[in-house]
Amino acid sequence: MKLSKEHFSAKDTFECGQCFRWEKVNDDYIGVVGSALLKVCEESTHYEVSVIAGELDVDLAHYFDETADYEAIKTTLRDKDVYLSEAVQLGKGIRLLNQAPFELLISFIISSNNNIPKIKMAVEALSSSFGQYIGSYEGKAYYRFPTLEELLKVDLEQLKVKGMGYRNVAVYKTVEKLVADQIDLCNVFGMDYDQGKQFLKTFYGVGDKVADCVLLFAFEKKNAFPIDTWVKRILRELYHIEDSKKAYQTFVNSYFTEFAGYAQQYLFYYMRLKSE
DNA sequence: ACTCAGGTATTAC
DNA sequence: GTAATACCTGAG
Repeated sequence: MKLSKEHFSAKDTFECGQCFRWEKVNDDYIGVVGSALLKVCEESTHYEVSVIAGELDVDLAHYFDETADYEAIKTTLRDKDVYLSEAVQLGKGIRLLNQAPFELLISFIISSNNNIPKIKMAVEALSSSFGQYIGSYEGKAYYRFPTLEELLKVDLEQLKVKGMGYRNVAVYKTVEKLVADQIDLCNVFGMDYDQGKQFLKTFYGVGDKVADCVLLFAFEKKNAFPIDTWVKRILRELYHIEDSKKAYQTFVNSYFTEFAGYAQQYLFYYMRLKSE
């Protein structure tokens, strides 16, 4: 599969904080998606996506958000204000990936009060400890993210892998609830944003921010706008919003209307790069 | 040894 | 209803 460079770059997409299983190896990006180990290789005119090992069981065009109109998204956001204009320019290669619901829910539960290197560490450890082996590349073994059934067999203490900390309790309870209540997470696709958020927050360890991330990155609710510590900084320092949860929410709901989730991602990436 | 990054659940107003 | 506080650990 080919990805045009016009609205995609591997660095912007894989390092903007939305995913935890892609890493740079030599000049390429290597990542586990579903049952496949993928390589994204930069060519002169485009990026080439290929399967290195395992089986491709997701629609790559969908995964890479090919149906979204990035020209329209960027034009709309650029015209909104000077910060969005700069942010879109800086993160012009970002695609919002459409990722697997269960993996995303567990990964973002782990993300709570945690930093990206440690989140990656925990997700990797869960995969290599409890997920199925896919294949190796450049001397490193890659594993699937564990299924619900695989995590169900793991006890509370075993779940406490590197980077997990006390969040093993939340992951454990979530797995337990999914099984006990016989929940099909895919039902959230059929819910609207408010229903989906309310539902996701019934899981222990899922609050407003984690719910918004899962809605945005897995359930295609592109109006979700996760407010984390970086976004708060943007809202405070650039948009001069008072430091209270209510004030942030009120502003975000009224200001970031169309393409809100995309706006959040450009701004988040922009703020993180500027703070380096 | 010490500091820092990080949302949620809980507790206290 | 909203605001303070504890939670946990790898990296530097």
